[in-house]
Parts: sequence; structure tokens; C-alpha cells
Amino acid sequence: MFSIVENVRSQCKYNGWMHISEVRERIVATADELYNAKGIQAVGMDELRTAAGVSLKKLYAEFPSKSSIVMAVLEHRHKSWTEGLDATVQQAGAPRERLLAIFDYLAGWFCQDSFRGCGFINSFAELGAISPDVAEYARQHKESFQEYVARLAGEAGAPGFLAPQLAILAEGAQTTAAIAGTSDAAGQARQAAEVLIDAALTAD
Amino acid sequence: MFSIVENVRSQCKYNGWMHISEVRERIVATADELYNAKGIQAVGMDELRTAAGVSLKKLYAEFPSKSSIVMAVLEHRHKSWTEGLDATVQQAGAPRERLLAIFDYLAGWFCQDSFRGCGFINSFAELGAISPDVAEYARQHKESFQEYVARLAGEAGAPGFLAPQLAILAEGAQTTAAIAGTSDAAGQARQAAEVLIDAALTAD
DNA sequence: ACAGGAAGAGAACGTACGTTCTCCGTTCAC
DNA sequence: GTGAACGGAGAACGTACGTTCTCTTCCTGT
Repeated sequence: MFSIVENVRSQCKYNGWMHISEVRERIVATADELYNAKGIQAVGMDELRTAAGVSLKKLYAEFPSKSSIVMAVLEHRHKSWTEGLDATVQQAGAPRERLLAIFDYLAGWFCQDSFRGCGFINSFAELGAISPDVAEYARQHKESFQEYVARLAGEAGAPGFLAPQLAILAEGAQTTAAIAGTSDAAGQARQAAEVLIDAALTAD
Repeated sequence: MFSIVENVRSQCKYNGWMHISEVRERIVATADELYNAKGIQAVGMDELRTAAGVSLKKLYAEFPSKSSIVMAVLEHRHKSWTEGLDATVQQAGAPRERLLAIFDYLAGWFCQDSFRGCGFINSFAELGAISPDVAEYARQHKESFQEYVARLAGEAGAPGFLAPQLAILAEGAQTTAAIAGTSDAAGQARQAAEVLIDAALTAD
């Protein structure tokens, strides 16, 4: 299922003036924005077509169905979220600061006008019950985040129970910030994370 | 907007064999289950009508539109969630245990087969962008939870920063448990809450 | 008994949307 | 220059769904 994008991307060739993968990426980026802003089910193929500046024929030449676009958007979200988070984490120095950098990344994200909550939580809420693929992708994304935090926590020398605690804080900050419409939760979660990290490090 | 239910409820009268409010409550309870299990947009009025054993005419006699049913379901969810939480909290003794009882309530909830995440987070994700009423109701629900935790934290003598931290933990546990499909997050959040509570109480 | 009205079942209507098809203009190879 | 392939615009099709309408049945009050 997730290999479709790579298969098609490997068949890229010139079609006169634009690389096929660029059309795909423009469609996916546009769909990501629209789905984030209005919800997946609220955005029709015609609206996406207009916003992306692509003909319906090209849309369906690139993707066999709307659900395949949704899955491509989830891949896109996972990639940009993971890369953005890691970039912020890498800028921090000591292992303890790298754990806290997670919440700095959240703070910057929450302040963006386009922030409307975690796209995986949202897509899971909207489609998880009727689309096993969406539910499974959301689960994998969250699992990979858990593993990422666990790696950072391990590098800080923390016991195993710390990482799930910090991950839960991060998840809670995302939903709290989205629904409340403020970015306060990032700072509150960061302060809680400091307490949990210090307690875990001294207990070890 | 939120007073519609009360207005109609006050006009209750006998219609031969069943109180009108009982029909309303059956519709709302059925809608709550279906919306929770499959998502709001995935459940049509006909499916709701069949599941509730009510004619379409009666459905539209009780509610002017689907969106009014959604709002009634949100009121119903808020009431049962708040009452269930408070019942668990009241069973605990000391103020510190009452704060931790929040996570015991979550643990019991997560273990239910019907658990599919917080209904307010889900409805916000699904409809918040296109329905200001839904977004606002979700915000109010989360705000009331924040105030509830703040009251419990105040009774425990904790400083003001503790309550938002515990609320974020609770929110994160809900989404983590929903997407992961396990109930582990409740215990992990509870242990984190213990650390945060003790740190806040000794720092005070 | 009979007129009148309430209520159920489901047909009907309008709309939205995912997907496919058709038509027409453009381009490119020869 | 000409024909054939390609691509864009949007019409068309089938389906689903929210909402309303119609018909029939059954109960009620006198």
C-alpha cells in the first residue's frame, strides 16, 4: 500500500515541461493544506483539482482514487513532521536539552496560523473507524514518534518509563493547543517534561 | 444554541405511551454510540433511524436537522463523561488520590471495547473546521475539564501550574490509547502524574 | 359507526461528490 | 501539411445522503 508512491515515482519521465513527480508533489502538498484546513471529507476532488491547478484527468492519472491521495498525504505529513522535529532536536546540545527541544518544536508549530491539531489524530478521528489503512498509518506514525523519544531518552541515560511519559505530554499538548486555540500547552508541557526528566534521571 | 434541548424538553407531554423526552434520549443515546463507533459523517439519518427504532417523521419532529442531533450528542457526552469522572473521583479519599483518580477513570474507559478516543477530540477533528458550533462546544468541554482539574489541584494545595500539566497528561493518554489501541497510556500517565503532583506539592 | 387526525413506512427530491467520459484544441512526428 | 496522440475543461453518471412528501393505517372522540 505504502509502496505505491515509490513505484510511480520511479517511473518518472519528462512530459514536456514538468517532471511527473513534481505534479504529484504539488497535488499532495495542496491536498495536505486543504485537508488540514477543512478536514478530509469536506474537501472534494474538484476543489483539490482547482487549488492544485491540475486537470481531473491528470489527477486520476497520478492517483487511482481519493483514498490513495489521503495515504500519500499521510506519508507527506509523516516525512515533514519527522524532519522538522529532528531538525529542531539536532540544534540542541546536551541529551536533556534534546528531549526538551521536542516541546520547542511543538511551540513553534502551535503558533502557525495553519495549525489545527495533529494531522494523524485528526485523520484517525475522521476516517480511522471506516478506513483500516488510515488507522494503521496513524498508529505507525505514533509508534515511530514513541521510538524516537525512546532513543533520545536512552541517549540521556533515562530509564525506560520516561519516554512514554514525554510522548503522552506531547500528544496532550497537541490536542489541547488545537482545541483551545492557544499555544500555552507547549510551555506547560515543557515544564512538566523538565520535572519528569529530572525525576527519572535522579531515580536511575 | 445549547438551550434548544432544554426548551424542547420543557414542552414534554404524553403522546399515548411514551414520554417525548424518552424518545429524544433514545435517539441521542443511539446517535452517540453510532457516531462514536463509525464517525459522525459516516452515519446517515437512515441508519440512525433504523438503529433507534424511530420513524423519520419522529426523528425530524424531535430534531430539526442532523447538526442539532450532533449538538445534543455532544451535550450527552459531556454530561456522562463529567458524571462518570466525578463519581470515580468522589470514591477517592485524600486530595492527592482524587487527582490520581482521574487516571483511574481513564484506565477503566480505555478498556471498554467501545472506546475509540475522546468524542470531543474526534468531533472537533471531524467537524471543527466547518462547524463553529462543534468547535466551540469541544472548546467549552475541555475548558470545563481544565477547571475541574484546577479545583481538585487547589483542594490538594498545589500551585496553579499543576492542573494544566495534569490535564495535558490526560488528553495525551486519551489520544495515545485510542490510536495505539491499548490501555497502557493510562498507567503511564498516572505514574507521570504522581511525579508532577509530588514535585508541585514539595515545591510549594 | 364515522369523521378526523396522528403516526409509520418508505418514496421522492435536491444536492454533493467520486469517478469516468466526451469533446475540442494543441502539439509533434513525418 | 497532415494525422495522430495528448491534455484540458467540464459534462455526465451513479451513488449516497439530508430532508420533505405521500399514502396508508390505525386510533380517538363523539
